[in-house]
Amino acid sequence: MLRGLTAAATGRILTMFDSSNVVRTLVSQRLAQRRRRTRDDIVDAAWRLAERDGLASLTLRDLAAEVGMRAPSLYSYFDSKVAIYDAMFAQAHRETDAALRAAEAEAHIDPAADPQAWLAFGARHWLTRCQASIPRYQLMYTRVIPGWEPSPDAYEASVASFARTREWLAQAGVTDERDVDLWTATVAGLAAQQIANEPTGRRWIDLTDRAVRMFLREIEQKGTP
Amino acid sequence: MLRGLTAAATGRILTMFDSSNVVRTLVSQRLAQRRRRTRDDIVDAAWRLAERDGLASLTLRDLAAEVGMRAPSLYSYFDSKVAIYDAMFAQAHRETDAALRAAEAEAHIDPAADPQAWLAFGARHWLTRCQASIPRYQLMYTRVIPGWEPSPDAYEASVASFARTREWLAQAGVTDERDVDLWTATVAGLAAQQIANEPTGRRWIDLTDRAVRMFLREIEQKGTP
DNA sequence: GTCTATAGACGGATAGAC
DNA sequence: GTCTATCCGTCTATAGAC
Repeated sequence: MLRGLTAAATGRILTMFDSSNVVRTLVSQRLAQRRRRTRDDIVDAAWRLAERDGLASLTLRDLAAEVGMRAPSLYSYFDSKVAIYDAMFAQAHRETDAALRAAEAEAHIDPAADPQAWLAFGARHWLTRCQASIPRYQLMYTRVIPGWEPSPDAYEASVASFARTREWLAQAGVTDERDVDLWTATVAGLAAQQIANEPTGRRWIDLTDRAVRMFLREIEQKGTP
Repeated sequence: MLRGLTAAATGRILTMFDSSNVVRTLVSQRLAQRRRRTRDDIVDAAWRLAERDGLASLTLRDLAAEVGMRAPSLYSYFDSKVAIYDAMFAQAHRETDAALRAAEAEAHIDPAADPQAWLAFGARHWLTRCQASIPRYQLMYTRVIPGWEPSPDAYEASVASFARTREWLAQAGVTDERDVDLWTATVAGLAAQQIANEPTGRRWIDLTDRAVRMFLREIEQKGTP
């Protein structure tokens, strides 16, 4: 009820608006927003559980409990379990993209003047983030869930994020398709080794500067043997 | 029964040997060998199923059917399901090690004279092998099975195999601990990207020569910026 | 060693009341 | 939208006959 009005006055106002569909619209916007928030809560809870038990051990019962629901209620928000993996995948790509851009804006590095610093900063940021959540790393960049592939919609998020990585590399002068592939392999290799052999250490992450220097030297001297 | 002898004669001979425990020993050796072969058959069947359905989808029922048994019979050969993963892990490391050594012996490359060719050959061999069996790659080098870690015994197989990789690198003049880490990351990165993005293609594997050149240049010019 | 039978648990998903 | 109840399938592992 609207504050400071009698019920009758409130009724007249609502009717007035209602006749022009304003109330209906406002209410449905509120509901849609609430729904979106609950979906986000569920996805966040799913990440907490994946962190705790592993990505493949996620169950709808546990997930529902984590958000104070029962398992069947999740079907009001997601069509199936894989739809939840899908939402996790898309959200992770969007957030990783945003986090990298935010960090770079704060770092104040001129990519043209110091590509080494630019690339090393980005690589270290990405690697640290991979290590901070191994389930996230697995879902985004490996194929852990048997049979699952991102839906077209979720896949689009990863494509968009990767397009930004390419722009980001271009600022450091890396534009050639094959050079981009070599870059992704180099950085992915550090992540893979760090996570597989020493999930909580820094042994491979600490090789970032060397790896970046190695990479830049290679793309400068591409022709020479 | 021994061929060409009467039952009585056979009995006398067996008794003669038996009194010196020879028969008992021979029989138990045969049984042990048979047991070992069945174990190997089970592990081979497990790999076939992992290839078909994914590593995590392996079930004892399917596995037993694949070797013409029922699920409970597998417990005569392995204590549990994870013991089977363990045997797969150990076998994969032993075979990968042996395959690499065999291939190099045939390639007739002098590591001291041409480290580039030596390293590129080994890398390409390893990468091709990773791609040939993605479940094998996952079990050996990533952490796919939630909660599972190789037993000390299985782990030893991977340590032995890696020790050989180090000797192999040393032949090309790569001995520094950090250089070895950089090498494993570089090659692992090609595998990770190839398998994640293009499981049946050659886009990253075809970067092997560039990656090796890049790596060798880096370890030669370590000091210089 | 292999089998049948089954324990015992857990999973995703659905039906239908409220 | 949320719930209870439940279906129906899955799995690993064990008991005990043969």
